[in-house]
Amino acid sequence: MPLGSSTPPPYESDDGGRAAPRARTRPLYRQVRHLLLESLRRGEWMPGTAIPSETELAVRFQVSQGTVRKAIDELASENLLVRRQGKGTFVATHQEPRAQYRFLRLLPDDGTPAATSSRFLECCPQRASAQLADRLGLRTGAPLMYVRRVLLFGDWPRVLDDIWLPAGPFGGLSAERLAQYKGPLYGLFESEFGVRMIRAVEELRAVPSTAEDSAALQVAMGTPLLRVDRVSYTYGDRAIEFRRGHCVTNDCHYWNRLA
Amino acid sequence: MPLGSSTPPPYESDDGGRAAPRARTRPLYRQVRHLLLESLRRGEWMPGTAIPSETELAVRFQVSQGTVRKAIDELASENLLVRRQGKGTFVATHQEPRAQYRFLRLLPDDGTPAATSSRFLECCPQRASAQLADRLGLRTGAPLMYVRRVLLFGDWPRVLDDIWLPAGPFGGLSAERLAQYKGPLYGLFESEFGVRMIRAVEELRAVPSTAEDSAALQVAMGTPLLRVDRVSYTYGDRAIEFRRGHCVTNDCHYWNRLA
DNA sequence: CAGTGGTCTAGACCACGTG
DNA sequence: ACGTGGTCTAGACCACTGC
Repeated sequence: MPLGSSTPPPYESDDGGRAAPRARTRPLYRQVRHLLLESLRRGEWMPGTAIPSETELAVRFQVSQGTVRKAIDELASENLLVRRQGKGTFVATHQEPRAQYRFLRLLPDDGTPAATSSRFLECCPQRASAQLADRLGLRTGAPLMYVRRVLLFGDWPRVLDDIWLPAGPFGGLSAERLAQYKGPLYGLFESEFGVRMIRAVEELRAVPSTAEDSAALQVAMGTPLLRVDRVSYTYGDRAIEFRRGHCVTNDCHYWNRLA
Repeated sequence: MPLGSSTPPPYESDDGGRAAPRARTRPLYRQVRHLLLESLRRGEWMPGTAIPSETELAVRFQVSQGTVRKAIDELASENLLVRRQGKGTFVATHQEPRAQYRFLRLLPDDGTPAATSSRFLECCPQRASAQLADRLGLRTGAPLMYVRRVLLFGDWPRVLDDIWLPAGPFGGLSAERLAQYKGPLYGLFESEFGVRMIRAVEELRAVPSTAEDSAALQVAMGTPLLRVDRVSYTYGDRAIEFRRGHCVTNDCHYWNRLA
């Protein structure tokens, strides 16, 4: 049954309450976008794999290809999907080198980044303080996993990260799995725990180095450090990580583009 | 004459070199986008005013309305144009409050920003050092205007900005005009000097407060400050400003969204 | 009511990747 | 040769704005 000029849109049809001033129906492509997001959230398509073609999706949702296209356009512009001409549309993944530097904004001053590596100092269960619970959208005392690591540029320690994760999805985390895994942490979250990080909000400050910072980063006490607080989210605005990084910025910097 | 299926695209036509492997023609909507950018750069439409309607532009460029639409979509997503349903498409301006906080990323910790104000300390000609020249894409020794100001949140000084501008467009700048102007600096650049800032790149570091910083910001010497280096650009990737800010981050923070 | 941008459709052809 | 996404067109109708 063809839709279009003479038939009403297939979703969120008109009736229901008679004269009730119903909420205006969202555009079709927004509804399609929502359905795609639901499928992503449910894990119907795994990171790195192709989703159905535009024509297939058009049939499934009973809309035109152009409408599916517009929905996918939005998701691609948010880096949730990746289009590849001639091949298909793929679920974005933290495994591709392409996605690496979207969330690693600290760069050496001299151009290209040296090889980065992690050294994990700690990994243990913890209870959420009121502040942590607030940031993660949990109750005070909720079970968390706590991780401490140092990030090195070449051989030099440059970031000391304290990371808190909800124990729900991340209960199985251990020092061994962390040490064993190569690649970015978000890649591990995605492939080992089925939690895909899609966006984050950061707050930056300059703070003096504490004794702990100084020991881990090999700088004098009181040295100004860049403190980066980050809350990461997965599908549906669900917080999945709070991270506090202390960064040495003598030979590197945090870069940002404003547009 | 209708274009489309049986006729070649109107721009960048096919011929020229016979079998020469000509550079592949850019998509039509990209060419339209380029033409629109040229008109913006030339000042054909001033900030805050409406550009011609999509149908008008389609006639002017001899393409379909959909193609114009796609070009405008891109420029709108880059915040160069602003669509307003029922009214038209407008050239973005730094005057609207909407654009204010795109380039002011330092916020008080307690939610909404108090009234910000500027106090100008200096405004004088200067010659470009090698480093400044490099950042601004000028020759060493090129004439610049130098401005120093303090930005206050409520009554408290929070940012000390050193700003360098090419004397070409900004030769007429003076302490009086700065003091007299109300609103964001980029608004002044746009309305008084015809230079519209459209994007910027920043590098952030933590540094100890110097004597000068401390005097202007009323903090102890050595206090960690957030140093923000910014190069701003106008149409055509032309640098129009280098700015170095030193920010107190005890009761405020630099925020950023990663996606 | 006329004009603007916003949505939706349908169909053609192109460019790319794979078999 | 085939299927994918990418471009381009044409035309319909909707939603908002302002006269």
